[in-house]
Amino acid sequence: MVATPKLSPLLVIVGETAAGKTALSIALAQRLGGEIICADSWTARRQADIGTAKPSREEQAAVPHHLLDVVEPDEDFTAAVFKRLANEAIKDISNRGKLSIMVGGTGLYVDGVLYDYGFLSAGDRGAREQLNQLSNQELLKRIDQLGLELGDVDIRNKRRLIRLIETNGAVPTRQAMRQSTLIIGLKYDRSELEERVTLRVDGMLEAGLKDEVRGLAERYGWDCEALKGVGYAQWKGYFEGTETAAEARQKIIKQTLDLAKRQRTWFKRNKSIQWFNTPVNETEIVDTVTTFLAN
RNA sequence: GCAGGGUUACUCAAGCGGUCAACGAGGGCAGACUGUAAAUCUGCUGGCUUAGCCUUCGAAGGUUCGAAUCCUUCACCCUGCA
Repeated sequence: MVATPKLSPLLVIVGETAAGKTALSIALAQRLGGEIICADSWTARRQADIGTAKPSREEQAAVPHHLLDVVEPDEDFTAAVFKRLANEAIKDISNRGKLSIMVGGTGLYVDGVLYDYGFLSAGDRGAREQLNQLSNQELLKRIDQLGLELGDVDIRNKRRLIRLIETNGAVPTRQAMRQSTLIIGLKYDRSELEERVTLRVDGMLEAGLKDEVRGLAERYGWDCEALKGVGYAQWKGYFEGTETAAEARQKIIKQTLDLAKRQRTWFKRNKSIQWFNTPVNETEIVDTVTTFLAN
């Protein structure tokens, strides 16, 4: 039996939005000679900078970042593509003798890499739009006609029904968690997180979020992918004249907190994550990482 | 002062004698998640020893087999006439 080549070490930093992942990742990368891979479905998009809390120019200059700005505002980007690019980046980084630090709050993207998800066929965009016109009832009928097994699929969730048809009932795969991987999770106290999110949103407003949104809407239209995210979609009413900027702000804060909840729920089930309460004790984390790298 | 309208769970708001622990919305809590994932979807939301029991619909009485729903008085709010 041939010994499997030693997997390059991977440090992963996860946690809810606004938990301080970016700051920590840069500090660690500088101390440990690392490069950052952004496991984030929104910072992957060009021109959406302020609302996605994308690492600043200074931060990007301080430490090499990967998978930032890889698609246009109106282009599709998916977990499967992310997984491929992220694995390439990890390989590239370790070839250069650096430490890969994957940072992000998009649970599916992170897990795709950690568990080597076997993503299924992509599904044609046009066909998908057609299926989307159908009601769940009609989709179920179609599924029945195709002789597909429903299995555990939630029949009230249209997207899942459409995926079932697109993948022709194939079952996706998942492997044991990647070896040589240390996962650090950052967690805030609820009320503190709420304060942080409010401050962050206000910071985005000062930084010109409204103009960023206007620009994207003018260039790509409200249907483009970049304008579907939190911080962007909530402006639609404002630009249509039905809502005030204050209402948009409130909605953004609320949706951000809702997002944080879903992120927490996602990461909660991964028992390998080592949680740290924030604000973090950096020395403590550096010790943890150093111990991990020594083994 | 007289005549009307109102007071429902965290908030807004339905109900108009039994099928009401009470529609719906918001908010809150919890969960699912494999090529849209910042998406999409689900459950719970008076209390408890939770297939059952107990306490709720401004307050106190009353009518009734039975009341959030009807009657009386009181408190507070709104409107019309004075």
